[in-house]
Amino acid sequence: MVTIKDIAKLAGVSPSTVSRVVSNHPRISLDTSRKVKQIMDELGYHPNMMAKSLVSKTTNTLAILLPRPAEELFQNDFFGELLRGILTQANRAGYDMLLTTATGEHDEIETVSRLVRGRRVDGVILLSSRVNDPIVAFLASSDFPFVLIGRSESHPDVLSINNDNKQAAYDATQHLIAQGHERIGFVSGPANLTVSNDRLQGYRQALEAYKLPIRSDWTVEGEFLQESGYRAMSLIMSLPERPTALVVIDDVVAFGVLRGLTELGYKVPDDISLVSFNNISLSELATPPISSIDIGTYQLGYTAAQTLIRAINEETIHQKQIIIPHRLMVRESSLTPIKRG
Amino acid sequence: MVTIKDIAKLAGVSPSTVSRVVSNHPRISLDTSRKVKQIMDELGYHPNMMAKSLVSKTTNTLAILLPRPAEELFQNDFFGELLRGILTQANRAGYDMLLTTATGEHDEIETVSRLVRGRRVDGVILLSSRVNDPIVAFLASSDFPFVLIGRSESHPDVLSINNDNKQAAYDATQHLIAQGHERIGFVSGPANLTVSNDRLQGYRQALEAYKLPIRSDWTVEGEFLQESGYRAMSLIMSLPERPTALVVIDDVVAFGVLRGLTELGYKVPDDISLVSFNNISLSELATPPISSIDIGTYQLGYTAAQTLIRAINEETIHQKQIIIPHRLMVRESSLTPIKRG
DNA sequence: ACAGCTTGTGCAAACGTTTTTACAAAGGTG
DNA sequence: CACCTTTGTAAAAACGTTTGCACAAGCTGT
Repeated sequence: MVTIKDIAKLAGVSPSTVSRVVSNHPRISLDTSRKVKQIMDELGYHPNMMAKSLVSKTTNTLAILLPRPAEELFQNDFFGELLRGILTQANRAGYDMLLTTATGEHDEIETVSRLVRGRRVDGVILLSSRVNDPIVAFLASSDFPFVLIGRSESHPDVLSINNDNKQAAYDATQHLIAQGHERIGFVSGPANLTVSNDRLQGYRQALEAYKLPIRSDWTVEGEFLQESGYRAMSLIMSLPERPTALVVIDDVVAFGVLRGLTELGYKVPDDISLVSFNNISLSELATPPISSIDIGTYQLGYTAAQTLIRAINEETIHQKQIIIPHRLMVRESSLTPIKRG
Repeated sequence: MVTIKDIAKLAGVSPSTVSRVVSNHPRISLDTSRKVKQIMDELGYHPNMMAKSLVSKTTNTLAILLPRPAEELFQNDFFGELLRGILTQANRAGYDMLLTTATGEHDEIETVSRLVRGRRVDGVILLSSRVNDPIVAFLASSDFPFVLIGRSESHPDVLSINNDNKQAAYDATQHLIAQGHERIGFVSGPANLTVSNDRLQGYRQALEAYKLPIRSDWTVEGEFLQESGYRAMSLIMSLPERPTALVVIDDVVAFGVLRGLTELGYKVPDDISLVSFNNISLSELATPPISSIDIGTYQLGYTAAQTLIRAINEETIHQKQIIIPHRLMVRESSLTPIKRG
């Protein structure tokens, strides 16, 4: 391995001079700089990042922490889009990304602790909308730069990027109401996630605002998986009184819903209308194309990275809870007027 | 920051003893070990990874390098699944993953050079099927542990994980032939990728074997994007003589094909049958579900990580070119017997 | 011509580990 | 009980950087 000392020796200067050439120190003469740079090129020198990090106490690396079992996450296009946003901004700012997943409760803290206390990374992007997330608690108490993508009930004040999920669900529901629906159900995600609860709440508020019935048997809780949506249909559609429209927590779940409905012989949107969330690229390719709330996934990631880097550089961040705007993409799954009865 | 010296001082031992406690050195007395560990717990000590890496010359980090513009890749579910496989195995073996993308030609080499020569990572997983990839050339010449997911024409001997794409395409085509098709087209990817060429070749060999016509206007080159498949349809379906079946390079492209065909008023599989590749989770949710070659994406990633770690540990690897088996998943898009004419 | 500034470079300490060498104490052997 | 082996610990060098301090040489202005 070629080190700064090798370069120094060959160039006839001291290691410190070489170091200063590398970091463009202003007080290096053009002559020396040229000479040293030429030798660096010849030997193919690259600074040892570990040594650099050790003394500078900075790694130019961000961790992205995915607390849920990876299995579940990666099936969702949402995740790729988020990652793309994060990577784009991180790379632009000269940061590398460490991708980490952790499963068990204890494991989680251990992993993040290792990265944070071990000075492996300069900051953490945490993807979590758990009502009460121990990792958030840990990070908040350790005053290490981090940003939360999502919302934590127990720690509402941490730096975070999120959507106005309540409003988004309100909008989605209102849209269905505007199409003439009066019997609207909700296919939700896990109850310990703020994203589920916020959306559920928005849905309920819309129903209330329009004086429509809120029936608890029309709300089904599940996971962010196709299978969940599929199973929800056998539940809901076996009820004596069925909804004519559904708000679905996530596109992938909506695919399952669609499959379930199709198998049960229902047509979308003729028998049942559908609106879901996240607007992944395939939602417009479904048959029929699915109406979905675009939550600005790319921007969510992009902004998270950007904000984190600001925090690392100790810039003052005026708005600690950043909301990315959403937008309802109306497609065929919610367009045909309903048949009553 | 709490260091090994702080622990040493409090425990009344030397720093080296603390280090040995951390690394479970056999010659440490149970007494000392317990005492030191207790103090470590109290102070919340975690070893500084940078310092550790500097002396051990090892980072316990793998880089995954995605040379293509991230945009294109992340839209494809294939990528998430691959990542999942890599992460699972890497984490299991105690490695962190650095996720890197690079776009420009020069940029690419610079990025990988920085990581490799800067001793930032212990090994590289490169996702590339470019016929002639400068990064492969660089890595091969620098004798740094790396594994290629894909195949390089110019460097066939490097450690690599791949599918038998030729055979897979042969199988796909043969399946269509078995369904009675005699006029079969091919929607391909970029011509500078071995994956495109291999599949194209397998497709052609199958046609030859069954003495069916190979018509060059039934082969359309494109990208790994929906849009590509969509555009290919306006080309192919405007020909005076049209195929009755298509082999499509990738599921996402197949979604575009499906959309194109639907818009042009063709029914799948009644008018046109479809078989594609990669078997992403949504291919069975399309309408109709798309027949696809499962290439064992998860296993591709898992094996890549596993093999790379072996290479890092300097185990001898007997099989340098590893082939992950594929399997045709027959679904509705290729099942109905054709209408001739 | 001399004090004072500017410019360019070197020395050496520091970052937090690991690991080699050394050595004292304890245990085993004849 | 003298010797050898084993066990447990400490001291110090090394890993490859950065950076504060020092200082020589070249300028500037009076």
